[in-house]
Amino acid sequence: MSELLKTLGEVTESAFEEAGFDASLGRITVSNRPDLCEFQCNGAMAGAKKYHVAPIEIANKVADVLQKSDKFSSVEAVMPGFINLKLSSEFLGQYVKELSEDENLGCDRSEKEGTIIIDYGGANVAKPLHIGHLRSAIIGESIKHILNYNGYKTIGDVHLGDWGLQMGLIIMELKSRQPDLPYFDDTFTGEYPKEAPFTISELEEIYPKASAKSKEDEEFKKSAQLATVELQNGHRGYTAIWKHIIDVSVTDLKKNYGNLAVEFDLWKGESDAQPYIPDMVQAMIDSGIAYESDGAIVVDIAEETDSKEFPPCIIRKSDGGANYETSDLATLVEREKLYSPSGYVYLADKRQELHYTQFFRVARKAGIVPTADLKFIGFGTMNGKDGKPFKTRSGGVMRLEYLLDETKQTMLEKIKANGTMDENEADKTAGIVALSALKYGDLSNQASKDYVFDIERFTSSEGNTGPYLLYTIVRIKSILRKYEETFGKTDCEIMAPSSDGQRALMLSLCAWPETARVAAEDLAPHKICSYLYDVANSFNRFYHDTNIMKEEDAKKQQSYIGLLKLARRIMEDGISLLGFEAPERM
RNA sequence: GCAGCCAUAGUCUAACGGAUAGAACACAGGACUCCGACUCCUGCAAUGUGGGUUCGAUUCCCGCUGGCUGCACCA
Repeated sequence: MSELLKTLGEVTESAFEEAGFDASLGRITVSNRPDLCEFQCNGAMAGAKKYHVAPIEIANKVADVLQKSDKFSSVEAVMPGFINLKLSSEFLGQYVKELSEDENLGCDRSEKEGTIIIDYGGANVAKPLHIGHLRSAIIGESIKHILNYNGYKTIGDVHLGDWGLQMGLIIMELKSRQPDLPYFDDTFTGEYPKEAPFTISELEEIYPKASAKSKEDEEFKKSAQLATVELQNGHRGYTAIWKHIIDVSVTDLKKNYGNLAVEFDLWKGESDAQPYIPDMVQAMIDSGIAYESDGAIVVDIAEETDSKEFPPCIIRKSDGGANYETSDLATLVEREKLYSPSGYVYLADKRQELHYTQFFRVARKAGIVPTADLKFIGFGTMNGKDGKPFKTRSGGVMRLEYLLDETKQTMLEKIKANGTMDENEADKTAGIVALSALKYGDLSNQASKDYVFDIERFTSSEGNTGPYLLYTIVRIKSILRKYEETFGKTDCEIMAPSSDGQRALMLSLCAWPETARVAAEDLAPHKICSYLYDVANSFNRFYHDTNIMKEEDAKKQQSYIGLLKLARRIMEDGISLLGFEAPERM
């Protein structure tokens, strides 16, 4: 089935044509004056200039044609040239009925060509996830779900920071603590232990110590740099330690991302790109786009249309090493080779925009990514109530797990305060609801904007929040459950609306296919959020003035139930695109 | 210094160039006491500033003010 706006658009477009005007003027939109109409068409005003006719004349002519359509109960041409439309109840009821019978809820979920790689982790091994990783994970995961829902194949890659000086630092710190380990014995030729010589908490403690030490102790820093080079050259013992570090870290990261309901398809890291670097750099030199400058190898990326100067992009440091750009470019080489995707979506803090512009340009210029779409989504900062980047009370960077815990505790207290739930269920529910609070609080804002983390507001079940949506879903589920218990069946058949509230709910529900599609096209989870909020509001209004269980007209009641089922499916699909789910009770 | 991004009720946030700028929180009233209480209704209240383009500008262009950010070998 086709989207409602599209279906209606076809009618208005052919009406424009029939009245002697260009069909493309017939585009219609949901009304922004719901007091006047449900849908509107502004094409008459756009066409006035073209045809040298007053807009109202065009509108009148088109309206005359539209009167004949059985899809509208009211067609009005209004000054200066708006065409105001209301749907006929029969058509609306029929459309909603079809929507509810469609397994895809009216969405085009057919499989699309190509694969999109989403790079949205950015976690570093040996360092705990902190709130800097939160937005990337939440937004990236949602975008992945949204794309999948619309039939796009995706590959989500965590793209670990698993290479570079931090590794040398850890290795050297470990050596100073446990010099007798076989990894540090160059004469050792046997099998290294399977067990890592540290736990995740030790690892998390080792790194900051080593990092601090390197700032004071020049000798230590040098040894770490040397160790890094040795590791990169394949030092046997160091490689073994490095693998332990990865294993221990990844296990922990998976757990933490899991708590956020974030799952990656690939756990690749910067290290995976290393083998591609020499050939890649050489190819760019050979083709003439890369040249030497101050000892480094650079590529010019300035374009004529630039309003500012772009310095050349360094693809090999003067010491021969790799930098951020090198590593990201080599990663693209690998991804092209292994997956040949049709598009890339990178999520990172918007402050990194320049970097992405640079390396995208090099990737194009060097032909590393000849055609695939390269997109960067820069997100804003999550701030504290003071408007500055969110910190712990002591001023440090907040670990992600603490943030989650804190949100869950807040939720748990609320549940206990008004609930009859036992300890176990309360705890479980608090976890589910807390996640919705956190994610919805983030996703309901446009990604590029900063937002304030306000735990009280996010966990409130009033207002535009995750818990409010969940509450609404729970309420729908409860009615459906009750209905089934009472009548022992859930047969239903949706009919034309019999009240304004019902009608409004139906109109909200009709917009789902379009919303889902646009959210994917714009990579914009916040559009799903505002849509769901609108549906929840419509439902609650309907709920308030319609007592569903006490309805005496069985046909009407069945129609209500059908509508509830549809609302529930749409809302559950919707929140799953945001990356959370609804509990059975709250 | 150069460049980019942002600016909407007290707070937070939305709006392909379209009508009276839409919500939320808070605040002031009121309804329901129910199918699950956190629901519903009414009210108050906003486009930083000065120009321009347009029949029409929160939206596009230019200036100003204010805030944030980035400017080659760190990721």
